Amino acid sequence: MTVSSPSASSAGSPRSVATKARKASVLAAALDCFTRLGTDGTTIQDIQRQANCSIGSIYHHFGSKEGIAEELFLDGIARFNKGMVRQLKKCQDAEESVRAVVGYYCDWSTRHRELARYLHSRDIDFSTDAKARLKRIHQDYIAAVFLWFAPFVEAGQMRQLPIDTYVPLISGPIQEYVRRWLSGHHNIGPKQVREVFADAAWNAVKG
Amino acid sequence: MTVSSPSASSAGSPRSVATKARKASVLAAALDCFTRLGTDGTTIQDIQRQANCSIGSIYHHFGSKEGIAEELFLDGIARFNKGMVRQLKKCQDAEESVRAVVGYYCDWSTRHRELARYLHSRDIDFSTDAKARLKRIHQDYIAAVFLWFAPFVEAGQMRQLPIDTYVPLISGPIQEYVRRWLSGHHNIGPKQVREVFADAAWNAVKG
Amino acid sequence: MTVSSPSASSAGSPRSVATKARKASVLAAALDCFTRLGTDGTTIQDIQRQANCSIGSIYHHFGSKEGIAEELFLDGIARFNKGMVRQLKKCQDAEESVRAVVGYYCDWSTRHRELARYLHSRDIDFSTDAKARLKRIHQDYIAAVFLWFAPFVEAGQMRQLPIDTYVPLISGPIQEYVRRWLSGHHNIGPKQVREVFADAAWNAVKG
Amino acid sequence: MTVSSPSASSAGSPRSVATKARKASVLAAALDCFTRLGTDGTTIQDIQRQANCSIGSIYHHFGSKEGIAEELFLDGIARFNKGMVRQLKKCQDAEESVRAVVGYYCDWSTRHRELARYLHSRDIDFSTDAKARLKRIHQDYIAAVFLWFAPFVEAGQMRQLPIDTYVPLISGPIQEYVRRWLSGHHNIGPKQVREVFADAAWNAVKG
DNA sequence: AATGAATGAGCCTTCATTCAT
DNA sequence: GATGAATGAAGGCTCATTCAT
Repeated sequence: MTVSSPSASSAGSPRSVATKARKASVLAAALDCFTRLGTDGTTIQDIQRQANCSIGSIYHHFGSKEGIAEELFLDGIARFNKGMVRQLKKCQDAEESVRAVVGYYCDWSTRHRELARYLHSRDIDFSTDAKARLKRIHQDYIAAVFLWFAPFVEAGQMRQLPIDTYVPLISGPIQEYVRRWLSGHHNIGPKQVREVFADAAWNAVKG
Repeated sequence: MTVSSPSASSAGSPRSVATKARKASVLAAALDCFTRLGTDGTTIQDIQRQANCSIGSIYHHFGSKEGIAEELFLDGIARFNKGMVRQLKKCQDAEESVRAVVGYYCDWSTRHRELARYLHSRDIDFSTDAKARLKRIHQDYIAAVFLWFAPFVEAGQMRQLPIDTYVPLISGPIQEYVRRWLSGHHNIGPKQVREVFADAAWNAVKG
Repeated sequence: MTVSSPSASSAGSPRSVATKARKASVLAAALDCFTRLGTDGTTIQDIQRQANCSIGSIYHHFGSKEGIAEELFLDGIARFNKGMVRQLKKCQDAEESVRAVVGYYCDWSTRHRELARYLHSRDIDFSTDAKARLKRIHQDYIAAVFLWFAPFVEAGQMRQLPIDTYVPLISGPIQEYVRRWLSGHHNIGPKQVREVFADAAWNAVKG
Repeated sequence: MTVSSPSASSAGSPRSVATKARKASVLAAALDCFTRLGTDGTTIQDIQRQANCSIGSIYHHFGSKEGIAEELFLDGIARFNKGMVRQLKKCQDAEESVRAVVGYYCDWSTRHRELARYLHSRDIDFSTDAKARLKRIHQDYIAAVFLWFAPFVEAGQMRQLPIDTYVPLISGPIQEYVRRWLSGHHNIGPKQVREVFADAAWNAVKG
């Protein structure tokens, strides 16, 4: 807002700006290749050609093919989670919150089709380091979400259910629908059916 | 060899019995490898070692690596579908049918964990021939299921919804739960929460 | 000698004969490449071209580049040791034995120049398995040699010296000479100077 | 900082002092890497990390990886040779000289284990320029040594032998012992066995 | 039907070196 | 003098598939 904003000074040197741009272009190329060819079907050369850079440069920044896949995944998850929590905090009550979950899922998957598809596809094969980072991200997310919903359950606005069933009940149908839509099975986009799934979600967990 | 042996006459010649056993052992080995190493991560040698046979033998029976994956997939799908339809036909009304879908999903996934997991993986590149066979299987299944449920919708026992939403609404939550359970995220088995999901499914589509 | 000789029946199937021939030709090619280009300077392709076989075939038989180097080394050492022990056992007394060591070293290095050079060059980089096999070979050899010489030391025909000094005293000079000769520094072959070194060896350890 | 500092005036400008320190730290890092990883197994990055400087800096000072290896080798040889000649010149007669060679070899190898090990490795590919410099160094050394010993041979204090056999006879055993000790095969250090090898050396060449 | 040696295209990765800042 | 991102040729190795026995 002001001239002396700290974020301005922390923007980094021109070098790091260039580095970020290079990394971003590689990640974009990788996502596109993974979508078209599959994670295993994509070669470093595919990515390198599309990112218009050298093989060496990729390895300089990411270390390995796995390193690219991990960074793409972790970044994506973190961004999705952050947005979800932000949406929840705008809500006033339980019903609005549950419907917001379904709605955000719809919106985000529609806006970031390829990334959404990629995030759906994997839960294996990560390095020890990446697994640890992922666990951290996941725990923070779960903590934030449960902190949000717990009061509604206690207040009786939502049913008391086995803890592991909430996510499948609320997100399961829309997730399955989005998955099928991303795979090209359906013609009607998520946004046009979101109310159906929002209704079902609220019905499944309301008090 | 002998004339009156029932098993001989129903299963074919002794040669084909040995062939079937060999194929079955290869398929079992393949399923285990796919589960542990991923479809792409599994090599012919992995399968061959575990099936305790030669490379040549595998190629003799399946033609290619893809051939194994396809046969495993198509067999599995066909068996799952057949069982589902059989369950439906025992039902008297809409609610019992919807609950049967959830229940069968639970039971089958619990009894055939690895196969269920394999059938969930959508990233298999099938040959043209296999795609055709799969399409056939799928169409037969969809036809049977819709034939079963259509009268209930017409009679008002079930809501009239966009056609593509029924499956996600009914199976989505339990599928998501099973997927997470298969990945080791949950400790409570599907059977112990099936009523929760059966309730939600019926609530989502009842008239 | 006779038709029914056991060695004839143990010669193995045609397949293993072919396998042995293939392995031998790869080892010969590798030795030549290692000599000309250095162990690290040699590529699999160099070996494969010279052995006139495919890359895959090499990996089928040796598993890795290191596998070739190890087999070459272990085979060579074992053959050298076996010959040395055979020579010793022909000797009558201490002096003849000491002179035989120098003589055998001369002869063998002259007959197997390249292999001798290769065996001189390495004592690192082996796999755990190869290290174990090498240790076994070495211990057997040391045991055989010391068993042979111990009585001479006890009988006073040879000096009592720190155990680790015998080998350098007896073999050191001729080894160093051979090493330099193999590197092309000298023009006079080992055989023409063996008496000088045999004299020195005996002088150094005689009682 | 001050004008009259002797080290400043003898070592040149402050800039060259820093340059020398940087070069020395790179050479030290290189030697350690070569020892641990082998010459071929060491990468520029290994050295750069250990010397705590940038890749560009190394290339600024040494031009290439080979340049580092050469400088290390030539410096080491020159220092070894200079010390050996200095020792010889302190001796009064043939026996003292021969024993001095063995003694110096022991002392130097013990004090500079890693460098001694590196100088032993004969498999370095030098540039034409380095080969020329090495030849010069070697010739100067050989000339000085033979100039020193020639009178003793003429005077009959030492045996007349083929010219190429002196070095193996005198230095061969101790070299072989040191080599084995550097490789970790022996527990008793060179200094504790030097008399044994000095005796053997003198016996082998005395008149 | 079974066997396993042979094939070679293609993959991931390394690494010495250059060069703009 | 220092820095480190960029380069791309080259290397070791994998693996689906073929085929002679």
